Amino acid sequence: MTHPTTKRIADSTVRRLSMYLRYLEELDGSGQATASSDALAHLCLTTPAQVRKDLSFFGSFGKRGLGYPVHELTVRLREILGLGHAWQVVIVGAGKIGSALAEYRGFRQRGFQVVGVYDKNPDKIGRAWGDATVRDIAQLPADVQSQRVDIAVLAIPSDDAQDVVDRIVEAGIRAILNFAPTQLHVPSQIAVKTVNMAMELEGLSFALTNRAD
Amino acid sequence: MTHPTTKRIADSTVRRLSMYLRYLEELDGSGQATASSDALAHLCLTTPAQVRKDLSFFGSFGKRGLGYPVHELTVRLREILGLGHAWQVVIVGAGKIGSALAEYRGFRQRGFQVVGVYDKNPDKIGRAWGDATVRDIAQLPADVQSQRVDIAVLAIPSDDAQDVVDRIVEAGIRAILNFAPTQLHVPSQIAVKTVNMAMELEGLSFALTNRAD
DNA sequence: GTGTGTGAACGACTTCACAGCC
DNA sequence: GGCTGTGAAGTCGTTCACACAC
Repeated sequence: MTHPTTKRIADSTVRRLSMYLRYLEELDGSGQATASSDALAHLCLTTPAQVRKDLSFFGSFGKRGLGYPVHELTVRLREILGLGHAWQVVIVGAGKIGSALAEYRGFRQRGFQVVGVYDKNPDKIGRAWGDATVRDIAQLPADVQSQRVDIAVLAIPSDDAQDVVDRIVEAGIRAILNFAPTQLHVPSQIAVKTVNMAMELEGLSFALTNRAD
Repeated sequence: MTHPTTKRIADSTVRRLSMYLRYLEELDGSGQATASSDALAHLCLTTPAQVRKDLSFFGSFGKRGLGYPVHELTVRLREILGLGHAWQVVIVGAGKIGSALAEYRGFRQRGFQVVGVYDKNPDKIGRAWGDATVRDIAQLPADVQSQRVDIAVLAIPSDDAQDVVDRIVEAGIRAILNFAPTQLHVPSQIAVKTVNMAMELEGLSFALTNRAD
């Protein structure tokens, strides 16, 4: 497949790869030919050793005494992260958050294509919504039969989330980005990332409360 | 202070505390008097031992043979997380994401009060925006002098982020929730949480690409 | 018997440090 | 001299397992 790795890659490593890619693209755009692990580390707020270890999981890209070839490495990282595919995404929940997401530039820039928007509210179904038309959430399973969907983004209230997830998984979607502040229960082969703003805020609240005075 | 702890609490622990609180509130609402570490673990997708260890950092709340008193524990967790304060929040960036955030229920429910909205775009400055009026981002430092601001939420493009952060920190704000997909550089005593949707999506892309076939 | 609290064992990620190559 | 690649050492968070309390 894409790489010869046998060990499992840590989640934290993947997040950093994504970060490296972001900054390498910037460097590439500004014509930088090479970048050292030290330079990358500074940009990404990590350590040179960490950068080297992360990259070495996937091969030896660097030249000793020189650093990493910027363009070559961006290409390789995109490959590793699977950004060659044009992933097809549906957004479930046509509210404010869903709307903000659909517009989010980062989506398209990285090859994530919104191919459908769903809601359960009859007032919203049928409405135009960006390029798409809001469809009944009940039709999602049927739609997935005729059109490939790789990722579902959940932007709905917590109370509905688990129910929708069950149907999404049943329909064959294997990756979920969850914005509902609830713990989703899914089979182990399904990839789930949860973005929980309440949790982040409470993390800040804790930090402010228990800071070194 | 709030607790007698001397060791540093791991970030992952704080996130779980937040999760426990969420489900304990639910249980409390439905009249449950006690909950075992086992029950909580199932709800929060963790292990009973983890729950007990997390809670034991802050004292012995449970009764052996019985479990934890639900209501008492919610009160205690709110205290630990610092949710007694009415934290005052400003939102920087009056775009779609900022707008979705300002409306987000979780905010108010947990005592986070939006006391200001800022943008640098002259077309947006002065517009009504929910309860507030959008103000010039240049005025934020001055405003912070007359009104306490605990947390700044950044919902602006990456290119502007570091610049705004520098001014925010200068102005005395000590906690930042960052939605720009960039690494913020701040002094170590400032608390920063970054929510990076591109990163999460790329994590899913990686998982789909490198899944066990 | 049931379920907590916790030291000890374990495992996973990070940092160190240095050999090797440019 | 500069910088990568990587085993070894270290650190930190999680899991185990059992004494103890109800």
